[in-house]
Amino acid sequence: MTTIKDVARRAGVAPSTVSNYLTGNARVSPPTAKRIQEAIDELGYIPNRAARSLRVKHTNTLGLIVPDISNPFFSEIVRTINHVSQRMEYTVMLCDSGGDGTREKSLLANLLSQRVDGILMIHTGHRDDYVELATQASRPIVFVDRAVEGIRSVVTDNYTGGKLAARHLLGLGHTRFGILAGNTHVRNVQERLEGFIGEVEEHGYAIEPPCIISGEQTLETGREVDLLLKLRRPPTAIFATNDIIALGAWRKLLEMGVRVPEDVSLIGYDNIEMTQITVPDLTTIGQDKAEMGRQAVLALFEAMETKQVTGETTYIPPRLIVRGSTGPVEETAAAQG
Amino acid sequence: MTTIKDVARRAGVAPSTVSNYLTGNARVSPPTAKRIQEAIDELGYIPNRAARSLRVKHTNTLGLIVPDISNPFFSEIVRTINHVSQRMEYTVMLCDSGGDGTREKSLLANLLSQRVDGILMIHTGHRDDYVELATQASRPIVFVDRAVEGIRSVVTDNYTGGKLAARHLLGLGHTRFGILAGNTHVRNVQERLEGFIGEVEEHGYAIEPPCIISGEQTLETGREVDLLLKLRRPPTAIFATNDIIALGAWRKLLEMGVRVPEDVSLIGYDNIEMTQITVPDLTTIGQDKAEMGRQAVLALFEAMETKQVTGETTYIPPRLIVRGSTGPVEETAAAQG
DNA sequence: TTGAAAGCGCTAACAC
DNA sequence: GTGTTAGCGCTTTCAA
Repeated sequence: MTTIKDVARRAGVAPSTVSNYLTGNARVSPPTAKRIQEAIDELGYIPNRAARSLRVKHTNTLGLIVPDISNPFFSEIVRTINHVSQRMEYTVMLCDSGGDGTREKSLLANLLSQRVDGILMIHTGHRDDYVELATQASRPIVFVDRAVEGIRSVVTDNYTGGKLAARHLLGLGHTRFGILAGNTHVRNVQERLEGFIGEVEEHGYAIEPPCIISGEQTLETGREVDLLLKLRRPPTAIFATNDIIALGAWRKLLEMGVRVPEDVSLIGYDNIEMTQITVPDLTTIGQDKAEMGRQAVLALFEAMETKQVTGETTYIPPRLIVRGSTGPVEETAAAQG
Repeated sequence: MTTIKDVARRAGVAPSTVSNYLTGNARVSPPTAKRIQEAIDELGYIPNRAARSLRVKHTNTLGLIVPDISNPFFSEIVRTINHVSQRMEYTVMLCDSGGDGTREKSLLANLLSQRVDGILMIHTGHRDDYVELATQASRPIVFVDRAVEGIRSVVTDNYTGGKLAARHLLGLGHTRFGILAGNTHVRNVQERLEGFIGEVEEHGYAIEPPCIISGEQTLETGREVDLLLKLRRPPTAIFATNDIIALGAWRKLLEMGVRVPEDVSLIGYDNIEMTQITVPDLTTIGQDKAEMGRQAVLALFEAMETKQVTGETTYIPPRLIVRGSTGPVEETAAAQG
């Protein structure tokens, strides 16, 4: 490996002059600048960042831990974070925890050991476990998509998202609802549910227990939609707490010959790309992932400056995206009730 | 930040003893070991990897550049690479080039500047541009999914994949084929096409130009399937060079009321998860991404040891996955011809 | 404008 | 088994 000394020798100057040239911290005369640049090109010199950061005490690197990069929801956030970090001359070290708490801890330790300047994290596990982690860490951490109370977080407003879905369905005249829920111990899912059910109840309707089916956040859970339809008074509208589940339900409905939205309306959550391949395409609640990512890195930079680990949670508002899978209650369906 | 000196002072030993304890390079007596560990815990000491790698001349870090982590095809490869690297005690720095050649170069420079020990790369752009890049680089690079001639690469065998698709369709009695192709200047797509068309021709049938539609690797391209069906002698089987395109075609067919596979058979490529949500589910050519990822890091480790940049290309065999979207030519369809 | 020298946190010889 | 010392590649005073 060629070093700054090699370059200096070749250009006939001192290492510190090369350093000055590279960092722009002090002016170097045009002729020497030229000689230095030539030496760099000839030698193919690439500065050693490890050595540099050992001196300057920062790495211009951010850590980012996500549960699963192959999840399109997360990968869109990742893309934005990458993008805005890069514009600020920061590199991001992206790590996939695989939803495994132990691995997550070890990744965090690794990041800290690399001396990243700050950390962005979509955590896995219980939110309360993270306040100690965040306060102990030698670098600021801001949480994304899943809030940690008392620590700077930026998430979307799931409660409002749930309300939005309910309001849309209620506006279409629906009064009997079914719910297909992902892991209900996940905070975000809980909040969507609370928002949805709360809004429905405010309008004087209720959602009885057998109308709520919960499972994993998979296509499989969606397929259990038939259970809902077999009820004595089947729902005319179904809320799935995420699009994957909605897609599973949609497929099952297609197999069963149940028409969407004529026989039953279906609404998802997240607005992943695949919601647009179904026929009809899926009405859903969209989360502004790009905005969430952007705000998250802004918050992190602020935390890095102020050295403040604690902080508020920022809520990014969700929005209703009406497509073809929801419609007014049909006379027939209404007659059944 | 607490350093190894702080720990040493607290434990009443020399820094080198702490180092010995940490690395296990030399034995330390149980009592001192205990005192050192206590000091570490009390101080919350985390070793500085930058400083360490400055000494030891390696970082135990691998670089990985992919065009788009949100693409489920790539993200599965990434997951495997992460996984096997981790077991070998290596950290991977994952970078998303966004399919942008300029950004790709800058990421590579960055990785080199970080002094990663080796680089894995799914490149964007023309393969020939990469041989210089790989030979100039101070660290070994192995290419994944997209081969670079003369440089160590591990890819799946797209030519055979195309053949497999054709053979399956031919075996079902099809003789008139349509093709929906992604960017045909991408090597992998070209090879799939060559394999498919070659096999068809070997059986004495031809695929005329109007039967081949090419565009981007998007749902949109798939939707142009109606052009194929409007031909004077429409195909009874359609090969899409990837699953996204196939999904687009499937949706369009559904809208048009064309039955799959009764009226037309449809086969995709890649075996992404979404091929299983359609009705019927999609017959496709599966690539063993996990195996590709595994072999790639193995190849990289070998290259890191031998310091050999040049090398062969390893081909991972694809396999046919028969599901519901392909079937025998119907009498009706056959009668039309 | 340029150079000499010290030191970031760590490890590896080597001496004790 | 443990301590001393030098030095990895870089930046940053401070002098010249």
